[in-house]
Amino acid sequence: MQEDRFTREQLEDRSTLLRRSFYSRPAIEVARDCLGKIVVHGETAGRIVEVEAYLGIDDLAAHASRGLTDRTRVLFGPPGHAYVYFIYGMHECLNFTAEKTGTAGSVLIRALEPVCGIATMRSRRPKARRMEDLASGPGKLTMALGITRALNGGDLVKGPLQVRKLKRDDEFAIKVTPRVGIKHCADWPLRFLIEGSRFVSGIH
DNA sequence: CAATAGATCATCT
DNA sequence: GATGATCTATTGC
Repeated sequence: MQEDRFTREQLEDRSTLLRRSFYSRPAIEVARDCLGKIVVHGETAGRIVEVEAYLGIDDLAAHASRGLTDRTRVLFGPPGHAYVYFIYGMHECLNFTAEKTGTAGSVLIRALEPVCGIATMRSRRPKARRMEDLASGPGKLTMALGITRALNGGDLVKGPLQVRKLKRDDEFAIKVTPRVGIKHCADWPLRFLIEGSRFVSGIH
């Protein structure tokens, strides 16, 4: 079985938890800065290698473009919360809310590099044969980390789902492309990924 | 390799 | 009643 790349102690250091101010900025900035950060849920954790920014009501590809509804309430709420939605009758997708309260804007987490609890991730994703396939897509990573709609609206600064930075240096180049799988605003350059990572979704 | 179909349901028209 | 911020297996070069 594969050895985990980081220990629990490295991920539980108090100084590494991202604060509210990290999220309380324009969604594009938050998206770029999410690359290289660590999503932690229970015993599993993964390094963010691919994200997309979704903007406010002017971004027709964003759920928030429909205005305030039952589903989008979290998007218009305070920053630093989890927006988890169900899609295609099959999958759940994880977002972080950004911007100030009242303004929609979020970051879709599209791919993780597994760093902790890899055995658990494998058991949750029995169809994934290679490490690279464990969390290399929005639906895959929620399954690998055990993230469901029960976490929708949860506080990332306090709750069971957390986002952390690493203490050591983590240098990488950022690649920018259009977003994947959308019809509207299909040419907006709002997808960010770590160049050269083997853990990103689809085609680099 | 690339293209496509099937799975399956919350949300909004 | 149609659609969708997807994944997987299968088919066809």
